[in-house]
Amino acid sequence: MTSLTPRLQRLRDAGYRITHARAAVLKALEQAGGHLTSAQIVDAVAVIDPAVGRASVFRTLDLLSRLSLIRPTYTEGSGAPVFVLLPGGHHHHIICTHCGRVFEFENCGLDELSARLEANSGVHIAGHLLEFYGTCADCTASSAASSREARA
Amino acid sequence: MTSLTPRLQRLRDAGYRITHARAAVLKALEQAGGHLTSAQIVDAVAVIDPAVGRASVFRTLDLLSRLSLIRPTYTEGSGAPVFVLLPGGHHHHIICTHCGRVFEFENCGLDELSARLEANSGVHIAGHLLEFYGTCADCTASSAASSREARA
DNA sequence: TTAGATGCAAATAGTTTGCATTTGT
DNA sequence: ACAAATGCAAACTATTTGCATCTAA
Repeated sequence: MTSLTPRLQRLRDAGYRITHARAAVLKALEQAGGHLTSAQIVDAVAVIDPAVGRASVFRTLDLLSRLSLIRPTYTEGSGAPVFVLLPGGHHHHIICTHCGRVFEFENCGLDELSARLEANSGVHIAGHLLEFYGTCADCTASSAASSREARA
Repeated sequence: MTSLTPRLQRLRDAGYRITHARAAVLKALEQAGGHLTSAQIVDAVAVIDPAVGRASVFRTLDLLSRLSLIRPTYTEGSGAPVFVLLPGGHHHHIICTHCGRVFEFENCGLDELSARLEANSGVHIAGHLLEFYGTCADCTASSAASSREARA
């Protein structure tokens, strides 16, 4: 009974219990390869385990976000956020502003810049946020034909 | 009367009219150095121009996002998105998480990284967002005495 | 056993929409 | 002049909360 998925393992390692609600949310996301809105997740969870309530789905999404297991991002049309599964580790993102897909990379090489800025500005720097945004290959391909002018 | 700010200029260039509502939202964001929630923007706009309605603020935020003048991002707690002004020219921010002061700097030196990532990920990178967070000199000084323990 | 989590449903944000009126160009 | 935008307020979502109950460890 030790065959916990890596993500569930991380949940436990962080000191949280492994519950039906949490397992269901994670399963829903993993089945879909991440990239679902909260509404889609609620639906998927309802299928996986009808006993799980909406509130718990949101509580879980919040928890998973705090643990950096998933990440909410905005795509086009500032409606609802899309939750993306993160592979894990510490890293930065490249976000496709069309489909919301998230790519990751390590090695931002900002330590040096950080040190320099700290010296120049007098600000004691505690962290940073770095995100690149653009259009991924798939979206570039699929929108090339019709996006002559994308009249919203 | 051609002294339009760069961002307003981009609005017009994209074929949109320059209205009070739009100017106010942009002004609110620029005054604050970006990095405001929709609620904060609504408040700030109410001060700048009380005649502007909430709906227009949201419509404008949506428009500015589509034009990549701003970008909604999630930082902590999946509550509401924070709208960040995207570097129009090419400057970035250092934000003091205590007093909220915003420092700017040029030369992020990310062009090279950007090119490398573009090649590796296949994402056509349109821009990036870089922000450092920390405590500015003033706050470090004033909080040194009392911040023995900062119970989050 | 027992604190951590949950489900429910009600309470709250947060955002969008319809439409008559105003406004930028 | 005239289509584009707006303001208003109501309609809608989406998300959060309180609390008794349940359950993972």
